[in-house]
Amino acid sequence: MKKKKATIHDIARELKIDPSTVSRALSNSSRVKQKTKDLVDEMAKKLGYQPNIMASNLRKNRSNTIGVIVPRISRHFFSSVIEGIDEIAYGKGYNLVICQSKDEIMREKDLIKTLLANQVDGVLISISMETQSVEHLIQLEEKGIPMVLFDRMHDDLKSSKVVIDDCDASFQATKHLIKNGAKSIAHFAGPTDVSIYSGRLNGYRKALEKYGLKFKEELILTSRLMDEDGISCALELMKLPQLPDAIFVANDIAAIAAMKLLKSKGIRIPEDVAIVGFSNEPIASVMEPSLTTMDQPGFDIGKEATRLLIDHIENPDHKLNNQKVVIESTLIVRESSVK
Amino acid sequence: MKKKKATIHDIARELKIDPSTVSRALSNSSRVKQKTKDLVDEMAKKLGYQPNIMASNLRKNRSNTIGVIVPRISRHFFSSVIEGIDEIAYGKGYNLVICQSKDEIMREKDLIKTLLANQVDGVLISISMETQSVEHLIQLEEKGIPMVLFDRMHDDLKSSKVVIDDCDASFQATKHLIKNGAKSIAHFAGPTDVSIYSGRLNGYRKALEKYGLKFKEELILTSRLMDEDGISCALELMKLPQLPDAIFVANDIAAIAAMKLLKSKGIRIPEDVAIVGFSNEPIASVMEPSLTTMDQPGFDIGKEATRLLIDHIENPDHKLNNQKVVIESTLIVRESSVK
DNA sequence: TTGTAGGCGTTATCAC
DNA sequence: GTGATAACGCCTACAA
Repeated sequence: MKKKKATIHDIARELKIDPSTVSRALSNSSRVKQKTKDLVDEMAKKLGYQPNIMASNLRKNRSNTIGVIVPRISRHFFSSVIEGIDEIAYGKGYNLVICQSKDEIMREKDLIKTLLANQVDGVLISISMETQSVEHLIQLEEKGIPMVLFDRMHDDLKSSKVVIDDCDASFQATKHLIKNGAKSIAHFAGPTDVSIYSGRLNGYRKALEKYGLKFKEELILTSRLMDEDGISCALELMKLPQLPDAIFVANDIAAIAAMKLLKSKGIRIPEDVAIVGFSNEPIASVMEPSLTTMDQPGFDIGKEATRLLIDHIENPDHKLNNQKVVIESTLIVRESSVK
Repeated sequence: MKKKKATIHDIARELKIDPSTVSRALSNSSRVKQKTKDLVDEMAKKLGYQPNIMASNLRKNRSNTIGVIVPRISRHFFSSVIEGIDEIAYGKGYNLVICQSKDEIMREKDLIKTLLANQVDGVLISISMETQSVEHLIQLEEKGIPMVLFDRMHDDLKSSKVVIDDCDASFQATKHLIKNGAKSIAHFAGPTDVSIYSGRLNGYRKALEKYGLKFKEELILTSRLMDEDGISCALELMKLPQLPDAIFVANDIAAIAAMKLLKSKGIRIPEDVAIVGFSNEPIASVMEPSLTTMDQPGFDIGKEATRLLIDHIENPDHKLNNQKVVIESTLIVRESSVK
C-alpha cells in the first residue's frame, strides 16, 4: 500500500528530460519553455508528486520554520499569541514548531537545543519564570539566529521585544477609577522584581499623583497574584479602619478571587468598592458583576512579534536588532467599576 | 558574527579520523572505542557542534515530526488537547508542527499538503466543520501516513479515532439530576445531525427510561447552542404551563446563557431549576452559582491520540488501524445542580 | 532552453 | 574499530 513517493527524477525519467530541468520547471524558472513546464506539471500531478521540503531545505540551508516557545499553550493569553503568530506566519509561508517550557528552565534549554538542531530560521519566545541566566538564549543570538521576545523579558538580551506599556495601561486603569469617583484606591501588586509588575505599580502611582490623590503605603498589597492571594489581600484590606472605595488589581485572577470574597462579606461591587483587573481573561466577562479590565492583546502581540521576526530573518543585513515594539492595550469597561 | 555551524566533518578533520566514525561515535554505536567517543564528544563541545537534523532526517527518510491540525488553537478544549499531545510527543522525542484550519476546508486541504511536503511522520486532526468530503485525508491514508482523528469524526475515514462516550456521559449527567430529586428534566439539544449531539440526546433518554421518568417531546429544545440559543430556549421553557425542575444542556455556553436569563427572571438556581452543562469550560467554575458539567478531558484525549499515533508510526506492520479509543469523562458536580 | 556535475550533512554498507 | 564510498532528494553554477 505504501508506494514510495515520486521525486523529480521520476518525473524526469518519464519525460525523458533531466531532473534539473524538472526542478527549474517546478520552481517556475523563467529559463524553461512553457511547454516543458506544462508537461512537468501534468506528470507531477499524474505521479502524485510532492516536493521533499527537507531535501530542499537542506540544500538551501534554511527550514522555513519558526520555533515558538511559550510557558503553557493552554493559557488563554499564550494561545491568543499563537493565533497571532500563525496569522502572519501562515501567510508568509512559514511553518510553526510550537513548544512549551512549562516555566521550567531545564526544559527551555532543551527546547532551544532541539530548535537549533532543527535549523529553525528564527525563534519567538516568552521566557520561563524560572529563567534567571539566559546564556542559552545568548548562544542563539551568537549563532545569528534571529529571536524576538514577547511578554516576559530579560535585560541581558539584545533581541527585539514586543511588549505592552504596563505603566501607561495602569495609569489608564487607575484614572478610570478616579474619573468614576474613587477617592481611595488600593493596589494589589505582583512581585516587584518582575518588570511588568513594577511597571503596573508605577502607572498607578503616576495616576494618583496627576489627579491629586495621596499615595498610601498601606493600600499597596504585594503577592504572587494567585487565587488565594486575591482572597488574602482582600481580607487584609478589610482589616483597615476604612475600606478603600476602589481596588486596582494587577491581574484578573486575583481580582476575581477578591471580588468573590468581598461579595461573600456583603460588600457590594461596584457600589461599595469598584474593581479593575488586568489581562482581560475570558472569565472576566462572565463574572457577576462583569469585571472591568485592561485588555492584553495577545493576538496583536503575536502578529507584531512575528512580523518583526520575519523581517529579521529576511533582512539579516539590516541592523534591526534591539527594537522594542509597544502594543497598545485598551481598557475594557464593564460593570465592576462603574457606579 | 554568524560563524557557520560545525559539522561532523569539522570534528573529523580536527581529530584526524573519518566522518563516519564521528557519526557512529555521536550516535553511541557499540562498535566504536570508548576513547574515541570521548575525544569526539569533547571536540563536539569545543566546536559547538549541533547535529543537523534535516540532513539526518533526509538520510533516514523520516522527520520525527507530528503534524497537528485543529480548528482553532485558542479554543480552550483544543489548547488542552495540544498540551496532552505535547506531553507525550515531547517525551518520545517528536516535534510538533501545529496548524489551525479555522474551520475552513480550503485551509485544511492546504495544510495537509504542507504537512505532506514536510514529510511529517503522522497527523493528528480534528476535522473542520466545513469538511464534507474527506478526499484529502484519504489521500494521506493511501500514502501510508498514519493519522488519528479526535473529537470531530467522519465515517469515510478508516483511521483510528479518540472520542468520549457522549451517550454514557449524558446518561450520567441526567442520572445525577434525577438522583438530586428532579422529576421533570428539559434538554437543550444541539443539531441532531452532528453525532455528538444525537449521542447526548440518547443518553438523556436512556436515563429517563431507566429511572422511570416520562420522555416529553416538548421538553426537548434543539438549537445550535450558541449564547443566544441558550437565552431563547430558556424563554421558550418559561412559556410552558409548568416550569421543569431541571435542565440538561448539551454545552456550557448555552447552559450559562440560560442560567443568566433565568436568574434575571427571578428564578432561583438550583432551588427552582437545577442545571447541568457539558464540556467544563473554564468559565463554568466562575459562574454564580458555579455550573455542574461533564468534563471533556482535552488533555487526556490529546495524550491518548498521540500514544496511538506514535504506535502506528513505530509499528507500521501492526494492523492497528481502525481503532476507536473511548476516553472516560466525569461529572464535575458544582452548585447549579445540588439543592 | 536544457544538460552536467557537484554538494548540502548525515548515515548505511561495504571493506579492511 | 575504523575508513571509504555512495546515497537520501533537491538545487544551482557552469557548460553546451
